[in-house]
Amino acid sequence: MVNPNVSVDCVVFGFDGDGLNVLLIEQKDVGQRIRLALPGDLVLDEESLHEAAQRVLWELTGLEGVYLHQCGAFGDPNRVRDVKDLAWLQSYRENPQARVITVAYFALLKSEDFNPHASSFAERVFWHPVYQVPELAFDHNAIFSQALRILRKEMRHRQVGHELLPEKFTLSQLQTLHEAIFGEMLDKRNFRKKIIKEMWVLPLEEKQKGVVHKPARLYEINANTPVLEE
Amino acid sequence: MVNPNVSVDCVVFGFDGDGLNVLLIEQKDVGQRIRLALPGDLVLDEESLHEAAQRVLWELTGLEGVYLHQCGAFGDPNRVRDVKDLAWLQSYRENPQARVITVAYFALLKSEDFNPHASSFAERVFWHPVYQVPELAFDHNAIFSQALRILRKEMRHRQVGHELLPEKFTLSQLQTLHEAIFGEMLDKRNFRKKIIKEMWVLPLEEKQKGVVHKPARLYEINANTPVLEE
DNA sequence: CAAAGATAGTGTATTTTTTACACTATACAA
DNA sequence: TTGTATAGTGTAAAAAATACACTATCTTTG
Repeated sequence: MVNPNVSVDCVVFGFDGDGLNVLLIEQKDVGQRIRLALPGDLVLDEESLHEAAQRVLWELTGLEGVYLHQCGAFGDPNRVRDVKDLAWLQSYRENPQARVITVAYFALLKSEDFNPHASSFAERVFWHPVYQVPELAFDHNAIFSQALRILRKEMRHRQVGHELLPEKFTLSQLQTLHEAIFGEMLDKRNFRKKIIKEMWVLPLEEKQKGVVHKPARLYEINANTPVLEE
Repeated sequence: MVNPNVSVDCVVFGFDGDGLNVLLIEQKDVGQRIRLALPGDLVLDEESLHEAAQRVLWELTGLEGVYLHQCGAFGDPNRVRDVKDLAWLQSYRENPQARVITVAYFALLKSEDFNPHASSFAERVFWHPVYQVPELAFDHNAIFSQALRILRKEMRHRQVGHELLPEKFTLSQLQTLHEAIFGEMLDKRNFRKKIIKEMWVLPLEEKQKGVVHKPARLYEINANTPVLEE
């Protein structure tokens, strides 16, 4: 039923309107040590890797159809043999010795869609800023870094990332999102020029409400953006 | 010793000075049907995925230290259940029913380094032009397409691909290589301008010999090219 | 040894893209 | 009415990409 050799791990990015966060889970380790990890699970016999990742996210958040992007397979035999991980493996895995190859995915979530709560998965689930991610189980730090690198790469070429925003958003929110992902400030005028020219968004006849300053126009994602090669 | 659930498959690109080729293997199927496939193998317990791919290439070509780049994990449960593949699986795999997830790599070879010959691997090993690749076993056509897409992507950003050329080469050879990989013609002057500006190559004090026209200057790869982000 | 054949090698003008930069407009609150 | 906070806008300069055609040099052949 469960394949003992193959797992998926998910790097779930969330955006709270300000900074970019990643979803971490806390597992109670034997001896009360705190163990942080990315959500992941062994793959079932009759599901594809993509489906396995969807399932992990569903079990974790209750959300379906989350945007997912594969970002690498990690298969060093030693990735599940670090001393820091032995106790946990022995407590929770049927076959603690098994060689496990993991396929990593990153997922994008609107923060508004998910307020972390404990699940079947873990003692605790919480958002953590992508800067200064703490030490994680197994090779999850390497997986996280690669996911962020690939997210940035995708972002440069496609209008990916709107999955992190509400349906209607202002250009300033979009800019803040880009700044959070790239970790650098962008010029307002140049940013808008580019977004408009590439037709990533469409203006709505609607404005922001309940703000204490000039309300900004709202936009929505243009589902028909021409897909750039590469 | 062998992990029954995880394999690696290699898309080996070779360049013969003219067109881009991929290495295919021909397996004698039961009933004399011809089966074409990418070289690949199940992963051993004590080797990493990368090492497994290196081993496959070594068994196939005798070459060590070949440039390899991971280009995706393929794990649909049905990828090893197509009727066209059943007979072969039953003849050659200890456990023909096993769910096999494969991790794909692409490799780059100088044609001069490898003249295909049969190996332990297959009845026959041969170069095939990357255009109009025939029907392959399992999901190998999808793996091939993805590998080519990712090779092109890499090529646009890094000075990858010189692994396909001899150590000393002319700018025209380099241009022909780029044209073969992208499948489109490039402007000679603009191509040279760009290559020189980005310092991908260094000029040598040496010229081509034995050609029936003005001999071209030879160049070598600049190992110290600044690595672009992304 | 002259001419033909073949590819090497080179520069400039035009267009497009990217970058840098600062002020006015509008809504709400006090 | 004024203050405060963010929205929204244009232009000039620099850099990068594109289009384009002729001369140079080597070998072979007549």
